[in-house]
Amino acid sequence: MSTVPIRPSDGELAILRVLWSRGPSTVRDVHTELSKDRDMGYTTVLKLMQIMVEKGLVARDERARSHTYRPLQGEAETQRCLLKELLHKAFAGSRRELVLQALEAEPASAEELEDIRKLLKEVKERTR
Amino acid sequence: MSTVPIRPSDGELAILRVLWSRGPSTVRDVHTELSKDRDMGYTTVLKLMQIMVEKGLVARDERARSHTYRPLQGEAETQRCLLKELLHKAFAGSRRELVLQALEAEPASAEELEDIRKLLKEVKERTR
DNA sequence: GATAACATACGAATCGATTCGTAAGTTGTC
DNA sequence: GACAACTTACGAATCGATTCGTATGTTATC
Repeated sequence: MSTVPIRPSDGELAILRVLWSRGPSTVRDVHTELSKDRDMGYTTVLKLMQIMVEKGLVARDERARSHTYRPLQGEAETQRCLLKELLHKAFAGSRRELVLQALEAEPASAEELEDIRKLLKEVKERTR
Repeated sequence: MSTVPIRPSDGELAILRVLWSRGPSTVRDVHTELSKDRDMGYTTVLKLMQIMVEKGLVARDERARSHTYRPLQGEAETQRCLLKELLHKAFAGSRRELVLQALEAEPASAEELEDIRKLLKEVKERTR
């Protein structure tokens, strides 16, 4: 992916998450999936996905009657994009502060902390 | 603070950050500060701060002709609120993933990683 | 082939955030 | 006290995101 990732809106992100987990999907697939949580109309999802095509967030395969959509940017890439934005808007770029508040946002279990410790160790070794 | 923190919009967050760092300030103070980065009119900032009073994000002291505003919720509290939202919207609640992408969003220096390691250790001991 | 089910296209309403012009009142200075 | 500078109040325009109704076309079934 050579281009800078596009920041998706909330609704777009919800759709992307379905596409990332399900793989290429139709509007119906996505609508069915999203209906479990939210309560939105079919054409609402359709419209949003059409806009996402225009923005370059997803690609559409029109060969079948029911078009299938696939994400054009990866999950990790998008997460980094959103996180970076929050990092600068709310944490003045301090990742230490960000991690601290992440850990304190909700109580962390011992296992979770241990997991993150290992992660940190890996990143550290990779950086070296 | 007994109430649930209110999620500020981007513009509101920018103003809050000035109030957190400067302490109680007038619209002029905030506008002067924000003008360093963005380019927004005085009444724009005024209006936004008036809205923030309505929302309960800040309190206004009207004793002087130039009203002074002070934040009603803390920085860390607000950061946690925003982070929690992103955690669930983009990371399916996985803090491990969030921390990972935070570290990979921009290259981290060795000192920064070490800082975060210490932080993690502290949190771990506190949890115990 | 009529009908029901289902698909896309598209225009329009709504909503919150943001921006700013203008009015009106206050203060300070000459 | 007149004028300039500054302040708040307020209405309205704009913008992007979201929502959905309606039109129109396609497919499947009887």
